[in-house]
Order: sequence, then C-alpha cells, then structure tokens
Amino acid sequence: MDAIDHKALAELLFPDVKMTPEDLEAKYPPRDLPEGAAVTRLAPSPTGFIHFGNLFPAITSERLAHQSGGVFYLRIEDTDAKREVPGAVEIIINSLAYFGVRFDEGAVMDGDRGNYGPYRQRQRREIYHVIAKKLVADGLAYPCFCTEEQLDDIRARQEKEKANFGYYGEWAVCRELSLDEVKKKLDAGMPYVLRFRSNGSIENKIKHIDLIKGELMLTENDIDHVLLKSDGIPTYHFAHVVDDHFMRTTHVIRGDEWLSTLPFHLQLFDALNWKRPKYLHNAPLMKSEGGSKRKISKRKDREAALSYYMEAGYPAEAVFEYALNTLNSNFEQWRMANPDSPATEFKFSVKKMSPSGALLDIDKLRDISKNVIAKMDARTVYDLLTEWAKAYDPEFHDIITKDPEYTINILGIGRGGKKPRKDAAVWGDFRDLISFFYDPLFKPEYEYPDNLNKDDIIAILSEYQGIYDPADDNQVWFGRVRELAEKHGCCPDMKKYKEDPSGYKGHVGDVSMVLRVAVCGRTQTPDLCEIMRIMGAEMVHRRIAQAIENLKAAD
RNA sequence: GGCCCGUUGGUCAAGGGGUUAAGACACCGCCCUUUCACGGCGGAGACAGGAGUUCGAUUCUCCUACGGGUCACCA
Repeated sequence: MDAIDHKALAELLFPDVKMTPEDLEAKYPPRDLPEGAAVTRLAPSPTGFIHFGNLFPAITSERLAHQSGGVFYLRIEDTDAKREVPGAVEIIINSLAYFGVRFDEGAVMDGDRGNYGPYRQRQRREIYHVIAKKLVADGLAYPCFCTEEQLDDIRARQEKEKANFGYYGEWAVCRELSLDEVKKKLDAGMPYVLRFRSNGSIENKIKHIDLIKGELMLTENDIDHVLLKSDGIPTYHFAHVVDDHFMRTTHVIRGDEWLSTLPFHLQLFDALNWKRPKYLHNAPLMKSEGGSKRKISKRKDREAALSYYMEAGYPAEAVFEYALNTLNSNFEQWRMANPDSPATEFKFSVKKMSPSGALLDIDKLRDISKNVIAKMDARTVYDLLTEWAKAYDPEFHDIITKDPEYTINILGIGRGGKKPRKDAAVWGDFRDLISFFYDPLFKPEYEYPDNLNKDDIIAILSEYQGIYDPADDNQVWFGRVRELAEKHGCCPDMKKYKEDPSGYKGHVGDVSMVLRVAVCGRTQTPDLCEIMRIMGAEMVHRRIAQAIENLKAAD
C-alpha cells in the first residue's frame, strides 16, 4: 500500500491557509496568571433559551476562576447556524448578569473583549483550518465524501450485523482514498467533511480522573469523528479542543452528557501534543415526577427556563445561593455561621461537588429566598420589588410607587431585629401580602370570630372609632383593646381566659381579630397596631365604617 | 442493543472499614403568642438488593435491579 502524500493532501484541501500552528501559539501565548489561577469559560450555543441547569456549571466556572484570581470568559458556540436565534447572545449575557454571573472576557454586548478572541466560533474559521491542515499533513485527518445516504446505509448494515455504530475501521470507506481520487472528487465539486483518523481501539480502556466524577474507566475512541463540517465550520468536538487550547482554558466545566465523547477529546489533545485541561463533568438537574426522577425538560417544565425565576420574582441573590448550596452542600453551614457575609466569600470547593444529579427543590429555594429577603432593609426591598413589578406586574407597580414613603413603611413592618418576618419568598408574593394597604387592591373578606354575635361586633367597632388614637404606642394601643374587650364581655387576659373561660364571651384576641378583619379584611396580618399607624387614622376610620356598613347590610 | 455514569430519610446531603449514621428543607407535635409569620424544644424518617473480602462492611470488589447519559455534518 502506497503511503499517501499527506502534505500534498493538506495543500490540496487548504491552499489558502498560510498560518502555522506555531503562529497561533505565538498569537495566543500562555496567560500571565499567578500559580493556581483557573481559566474557565461558559460556552453556550445561542439558541435563545437558557436552561436553569446552565446556571450550575456557570456558577461553578465563575467561582473557580474568580476565587483563584483567574479568568472567566464567555465563548459563543455558534457553529450550528440552524439553531441560532437572533438576540440570543444578549439574552444570555443579561440573564446571567442578573443572577450574579459576570464575565471578565469574551463575547460581550458590543463585540468582544480580551486578547484570546474572537470569542464567537464562526469568526474563528481560519484558526480551525490552520489546525485542520496540520492534522491532515500529519496523516491524522482525511476528507470524507460520503453522502447522507451512504452513511445511512452504513448504519443500516451495522444494525443488521449487530456491529457498533459509527464511521470506523473497515466501515470508514474514505479513509484510504488516494490523492488522485480526492482530487477527482474535489474537481467534480463533491462536498466533503474532514474526519479524524482514529488509531484507537475499543479493546483499550483508558483511565481518566474527572474532578467531579473521580476515576473513570473509559473506552478508547475508534470512531473517525467529523472535525469540519462540509461548510468548513468545525463540530463541537474540534472547536472545543482548539478553542480551549488557544484560549488557555485550565478547567472545562460541562454537563456529563459529554462524558461519552471525552475519549475523543482527550485523543485530539494528545494528537496535537497539547496539554489536556482538567475536566469537571456535572450531572443534570432533575425533577421529581410520579415518584421517579427525570431530567428537567425545556419543553415540559416551566421551571427549566432561567427566565421563569425572573418572572416569579426570586431575588437573584437567592437563586445564586440556592445554586451554590446545591453545588456545595456545606454552603448552608457556612451561611449559618456567616449570616451577613456576601455569598462570594464562601470558599467554593470542587471536592464537595456531587457526582450524581440533584433534584430541583423549590421548597428549599423558597426557604433560602425568604431568608435572603428577610435580611434586606425596607428600602432595598422597595427598590427590588418595584423593579420587578415594573416588568411583570405593572398595575401593582403603579399602585405601590404612587407614595414611595408609604410603601417603604409597609415593607418595613416586622423587618430588622433578631427575628425578622419571613413571609415572602418571591417578589410576586408581595401583592397579596400587602394588598389591603391600598384601596384599589382592597378586597375584604369579613370573617369574624364566631363566638361574638353581630351586635357585639358592631358595638365593638363603633366604640373603637371613638377611642382609636394614632399617637398611641403599642402598649397603650393594646391597653385600649383590653379595656374594650372587658367592656364587651371578653377576658382581657389570655392566660386567665385559658385557665377558666367561663363567664366570658371570648377573649382579647377575639376583639383584636374583629379590628383586624374590619381594617384589613383578612384574618392573618402582621402587627395590627403598626398596620394602623402606617395606614393613618383616616383610613382606619374609613375601613371600620365600611365594615360596620357591611355588617348592617348583611341582613 | 453497545459503552459510560450514578444510587445514604420525601428532598439536598455529611461520613469512606468499627459512628447512638451529622445538618438543612419539607412534614408532625408542643411552647411562645391578640391572628399570621418568626423563634424555641421535640418527633417520625435512610445506607437499593444479593454475593464476596474482612474479626467487622453504609464505606472495598463483583453481580442484579433501578435511574441517567450517549451512540449526528446538534451542541
């Protein structure tokens, strides 16, 4: 068998490529970073949809880089034009920025930033071709002219023979094409892809250490995978190896769906004599359904989209902390010990990452979110709430921004101190929580304690109209309620009532409840005295009058 | 089907030959309390199954089951 002239083939295929791999090495030198600094990246394809699951590798990458004084960059994998959606890059950048993931380098809003670009793969065509040419010249890649039909046929035969699928060994019919044959096909204008010439065998096992999964026993790759598609654009595999080499990535963090092609990637790094990056493969985020787990699906699950969390109004910080907690479960211990430190001070550890897929736990997210919101001051809550409402609940936004001071006072109820209220998990909860403070949103449901009859209630309310004084502090305020209770046959002392309820219609709590229901139109509220103070005497009196009227009209 | 990965309470998980097998969320009960929320105290609840190695396996090995991934000119 005559050895084909690989150099001649390389020239034939890539006559315009003049640069050499050495030129590229010089253009993209190793980064000047301190020892141990990690260079990581996020490499999404611009489909316009960001999966919630993407947040996990994104945060892992971001933490690893920024915690070590390294670099975190964004690379756009736009090698598949069919799936690309206009404006997708902006959506990616904006959504991730919202959740606290920021890039130092890469594809940013207006073009690119950094010395290792371009950061959009379609603009890197020449770079891939330089390496592709070298691979051909070294006899490690060859053109394949097989049509789709031919490939289908190969597969059908493999299925019949129960052989492994793929383009390899004897099935790789274009592998040994002579220079003349290639020339002929080229002259005939036949399209071709460039394939890697694998020298691997599935008989061989390779050991590889993944930073998350640990020691892996993988099967060597024997498939002649496609490096360049017929349009000259690289496949993911080739782009990954070339880009992460020249962008000097140290840690590749990606989903574990890539595990099966990892042997090929390693093989490519070795074939090019490049240093392999470290790999971290993480399991996908799961969802529980009917007692079993399954991967969260973009089609079936609303919560799969990152935008879902923005719409529901989870504070970005809460989502960030939730993700951090799922990634490193010791985060919550750290959070308890450091309640006021920013989450970025937490020492993120790769060793703590679980090799198996976590289930999305909305309860946990809500709990974290409640704590995050509870720690904010009223002004911050106001700013974030109104910002959210502006986008997702404009009617509510207009109502609460009419009198900012009033709203901030409302949002300040039960806030601060050692045991702050935790009744809101998302911005969307606030509408219901505070609606009764605003006349346009006030939809009272008058449910009074049933141990008091209608006349008692009317009497209590009418009398309260005369004694309410907005100047009263909490003690005085409650003192008046007690007096009122006693006057209407209710025990002013809860303890005493519990010991012996006989001789009373009810207790002071019932009277408070009557006032609460009349003023707020509901049975569950924060501290009533504070509510009244914030509402102001006019509104309190008006609400009580309205309640009395409603009672009288009920007959 | 081939190959690969995974499996500790309902959920997230610590632990990695000898432990009463942490903690958090959720759940339940009690307490605090003018309702709710908060907070405090307590409760129930787990090493997928089977072999093997060992004096001893949740921990190491193998098999089975289950779950997941992948086998494209998609990433």
